[in-house]
Amino acid sequence: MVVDDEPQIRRALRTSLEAHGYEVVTVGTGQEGVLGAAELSLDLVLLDLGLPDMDGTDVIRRIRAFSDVPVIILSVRETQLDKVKALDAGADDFVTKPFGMEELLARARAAMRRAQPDEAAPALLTFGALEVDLARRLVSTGGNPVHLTPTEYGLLEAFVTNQGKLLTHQWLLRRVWGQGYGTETSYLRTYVRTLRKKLGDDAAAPELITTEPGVGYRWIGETSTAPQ
Amino acid sequence: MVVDDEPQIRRALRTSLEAHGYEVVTVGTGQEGVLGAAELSLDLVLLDLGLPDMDGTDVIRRIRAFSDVPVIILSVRETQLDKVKALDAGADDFVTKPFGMEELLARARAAMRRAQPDEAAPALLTFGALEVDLARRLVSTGGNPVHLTPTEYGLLEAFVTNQGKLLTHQWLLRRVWGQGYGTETSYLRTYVRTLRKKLGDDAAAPELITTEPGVGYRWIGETSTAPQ
DNA sequence: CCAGCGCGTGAGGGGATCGTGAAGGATCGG
DNA sequence: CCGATCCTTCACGATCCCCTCACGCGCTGG
Repeated sequence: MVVDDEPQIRRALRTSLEAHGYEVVTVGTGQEGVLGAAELSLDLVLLDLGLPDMDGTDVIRRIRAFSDVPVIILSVRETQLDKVKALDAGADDFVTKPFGMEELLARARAAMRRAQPDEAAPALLTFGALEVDLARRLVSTGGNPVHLTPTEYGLLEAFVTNQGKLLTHQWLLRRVWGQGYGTETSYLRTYVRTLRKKLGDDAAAPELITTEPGVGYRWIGETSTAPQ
Repeated sequence: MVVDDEPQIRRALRTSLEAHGYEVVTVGTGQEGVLGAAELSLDLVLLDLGLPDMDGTDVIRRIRAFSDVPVIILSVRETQLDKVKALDAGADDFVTKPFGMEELLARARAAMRRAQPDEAAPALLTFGALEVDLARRLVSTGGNPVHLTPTEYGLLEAFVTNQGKLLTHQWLLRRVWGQGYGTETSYLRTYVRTLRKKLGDDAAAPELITTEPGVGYRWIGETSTAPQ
């Protein structure tokens, strides 16, 4: 899948890739890219960092929330900081425009060779009446949509992508709020509270999020057999 | 492992890598590099393509004959053909000198992160009906989850990761409570008691934790199903 | 036989942590 | 400029956990 907003680049990549025997899908926005990664069975994503609708590293992070598909970044930017941020967000490789087609193909082969047999983590998780669509960032209980703020959703994503694991206060704060945090347990209290309230869970008899006093929290929801 | 024939580059890489907490081995020839990859337990190889004794792509191929360790190429050459050959020989990434240290570190993190799934060992220990999942920090007997306080879990972890060994009072107190402790045997009495109670063990006829009078305690539980 | 010591058992207090409710700011769009 | 939304902060009971103390028992050596 090629994600780029410039039609002529999409066309050029499609031509070259198809000439080498690959099947190609092209999209023009980050949103479509995330959905494509969720719904299609991809072997590789070529992602332009300079998309108009959303930041490139955010696209990577959203894809990485549910998929391990290899992602190679295409970018005109050259600064080290961009590369570091993209790679740390979960990208596999970084190619600077203008690039040689042979090099891109070689890096693509290397990335796909490394990719293990498709682990096909479903982008739609179901816990009883609760549904979490990691690709669209949509949450619903019993069919009714649940509105979550960005922080609330970030916390929920951290939980459902680490089912069963004990997540310490520090780990959660760093993951949701950023590297500089780690001691603000009051944030967790408030946001876990609103999450439990919005998802219909009870702190006294939890079915989704349990409290591990003095340590952190744990997602105990069992994934129901998801309908296709 | 850094493989480069120029001593000043070896030194510079060693300094930067060690400053970021990595343990570094440096060698100066391709021959030593192949031997190092075979004999050492490496997390990453940084390989200069311009070695005097053998061609860089041959080094990669020989390493790939027996190892999947991530290999990042460092090279002054810029031609596409070199990159393509190195990547197709099995390299994971390619960085052109002069390179930024931050970018190299980010690519190194990305390469090692991808290699992670191999070592995802399910740290699940089983002792009869007792199950201890060290990764998820989850304990259960007969399928029923057992809730442990942080101190109780710390003590259990100290026991099951040192099966069969005689653990003295002082050793246990230092490990679970911290460096400043060593004489508070009453702590141990209380917590060993609650552990035995929660795990269904009997002090008079122990099957998990035995008391070594005057010295300490010992975990005698036998791992049921071999985890390998 | 008995005194002393270490260990197991049970219960309880003090303090840290958590859930709850609410309110003050920051940001954004209209 | 104003309203809405969201993030942050605070206070106050309730809960949980760590530590302490007292007591009884078994072992051991005198």
